[in-house]
Amino acid sequence: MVNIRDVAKRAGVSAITVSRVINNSGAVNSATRERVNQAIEELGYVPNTLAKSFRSKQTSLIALVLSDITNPFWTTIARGVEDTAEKNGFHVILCNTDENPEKEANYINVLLQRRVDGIIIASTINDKNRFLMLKRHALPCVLLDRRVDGFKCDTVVSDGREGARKMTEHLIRRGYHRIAIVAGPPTISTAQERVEGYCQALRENQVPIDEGLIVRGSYRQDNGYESVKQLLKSDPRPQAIFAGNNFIAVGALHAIRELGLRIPEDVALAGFDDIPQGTLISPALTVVSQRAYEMGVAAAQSLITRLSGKYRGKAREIVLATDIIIRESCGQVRERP
Amino acid sequence: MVNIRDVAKRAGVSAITVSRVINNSGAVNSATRERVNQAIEELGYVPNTLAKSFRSKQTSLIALVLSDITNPFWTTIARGVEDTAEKNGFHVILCNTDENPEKEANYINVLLQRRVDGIIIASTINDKNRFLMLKRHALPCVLLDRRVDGFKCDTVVSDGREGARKMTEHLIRRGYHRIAIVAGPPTISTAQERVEGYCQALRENQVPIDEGLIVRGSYRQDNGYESVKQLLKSDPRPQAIFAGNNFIAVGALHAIRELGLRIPEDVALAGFDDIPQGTLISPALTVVSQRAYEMGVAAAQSLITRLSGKYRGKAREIVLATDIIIRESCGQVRERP
DNA sequence: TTGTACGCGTTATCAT
DNA sequence: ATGATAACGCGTACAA
Repeated sequence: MVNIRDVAKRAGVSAITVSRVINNSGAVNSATRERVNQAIEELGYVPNTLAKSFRSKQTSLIALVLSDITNPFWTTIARGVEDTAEKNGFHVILCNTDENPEKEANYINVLLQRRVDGIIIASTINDKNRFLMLKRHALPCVLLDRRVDGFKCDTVVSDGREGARKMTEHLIRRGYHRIAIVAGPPTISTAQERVEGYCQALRENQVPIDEGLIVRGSYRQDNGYESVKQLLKSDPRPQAIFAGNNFIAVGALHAIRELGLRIPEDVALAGFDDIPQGTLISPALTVVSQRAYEMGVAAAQSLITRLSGKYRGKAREIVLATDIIIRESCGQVRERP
Repeated sequence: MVNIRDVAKRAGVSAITVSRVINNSGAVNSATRERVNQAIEELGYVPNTLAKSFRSKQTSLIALVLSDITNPFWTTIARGVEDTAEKNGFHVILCNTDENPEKEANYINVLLQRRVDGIIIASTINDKNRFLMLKRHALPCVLLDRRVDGFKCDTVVSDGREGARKMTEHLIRRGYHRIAIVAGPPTISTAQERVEGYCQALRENQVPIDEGLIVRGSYRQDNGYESVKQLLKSDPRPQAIFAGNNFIAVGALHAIRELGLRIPEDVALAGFDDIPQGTLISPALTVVSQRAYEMGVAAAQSLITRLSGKYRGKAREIVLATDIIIRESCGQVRERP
């Protein structure tokens, strides 16, 4: 493949002159520039980013490590990351971990070898040891959506605790008191925070906390389905169910339908994470909505700012607000006759 | 950063020996190997993929160029691509073009510079000239979902023509005769094929083709909304609407609702591309479903096979079947009184 | 304004 | 089984 020297030869200049033309660095006589550009054209020369990266130790590559791009929440985040990266001349490598710690560890390893400029990661397990190598090699990193205890690192999260608190309070105001929460994995910070917000709201409103109404499991649909089926068998059954994420909500929806119960008349349903076209599903879900696109943008911007050297201070945390979206799936508890 | 020679020095061997240990290439005395591994450990050496790529001219990087990862259809495809890539030791660079030819051209250019091993692309415009540089540099390429006239290249598509034909025939059998189709951009092969399948079904069933019932535009939701609003104002209005993709279908749904019409009693609605949780939306949409995940897998596999040198023959085309999923949004036309 | 010399980390080739 | 040397394409430091 034709390289910078071939172009130089053809244009009758040296390689460095060609380099200067390509990168607009240094001053080049306009006639010389003309000849160089012509040579580039004629030879179909394409600069080799690889060689450039090798030399400069900058790949302009950032990795986005998340559980599953198929989840609309992550998709939206990914779009925010990609848009921001593209605007700043970076490319994004996409990595799905499926909440599998081994897969994640392997990705981190390989990304390190690849010398990506930085990593944006929603880690599947709350374990700072996982990031030792990143730290050791001073690879810039942004924690996205999930905190990791004891790992000092720029972080972008939603205020899940407050979101859960507001939603729970909303349910209480509507008259629901036996509210079950189907939370995610106890190891993941988002799940913990949502349970905390839920408990806080109960306490603040003098509603007793019933441990039996707090279920922890995976963020997958099957967990939502199974847990809700189980919950709804109890007597008295919960008046409302608060799903820890969008997949759990969908599982819950199926479980409730299968039991022949009506929403919200028989049992109310609230969720975390909005679903695209949420207004089209029936019943439309009341949810705590995260600003996913903004999270992606913030994470990418945070990372890129670090990379640019514009900010060298200590780890920063960005907390985005959540929004309560009230739709049909939560009603109003009728007064007891 | 510590390099292969530092490791070599520490282990008291030469660089090439370290290389052989890392890559399991060539024979290395087990004691020597032991010492090398220990040195790697002690120094925290991380092999430099960049240098390797530079030397070997293989980046193990493939690019996925599509319009918008936010569309569940593309998301699913992306997951198929990433899974397959990961299994084979490749990484995926994600590129959103937003159906913007300039953005696409720019991506192709930069990816070429980056020396990705191959490109999987759903091109936004049917123009083979766009691919001249790829051809010139013999960069392996797979066309995904959309054909490009005159560009010989491995291709993975759905049989959209047959899908549209089957769906249209289904509607006719249900008694719908004034069927409007809101197709995508006339320049994109999928939109063309879907219109062809639609026309074929009408012809085969002796239903006259009315050009006024064929609307072409973008694949965006706003086009679905506007076009359907327009269509439903005509007299007599269409009995059924066939949306060219999922976004158009959602736009159509909103338009129909806004006009206060019932689905399917007043107007039936069918779509192309299923929506995740399609059964939850109300009314559940009857759709032509594409095997998106399989498309992604097939495209990645196709590309990787090329890259491995296992197949050097001429361009191949993989056509995946589509599935008709019948749900509530299409009914049965009542006999005229 | 333009050029020379060198080094980045790895591996292929050839040699021992 | 192990090593010496060169080469990949580019940009920086320095020189002219």
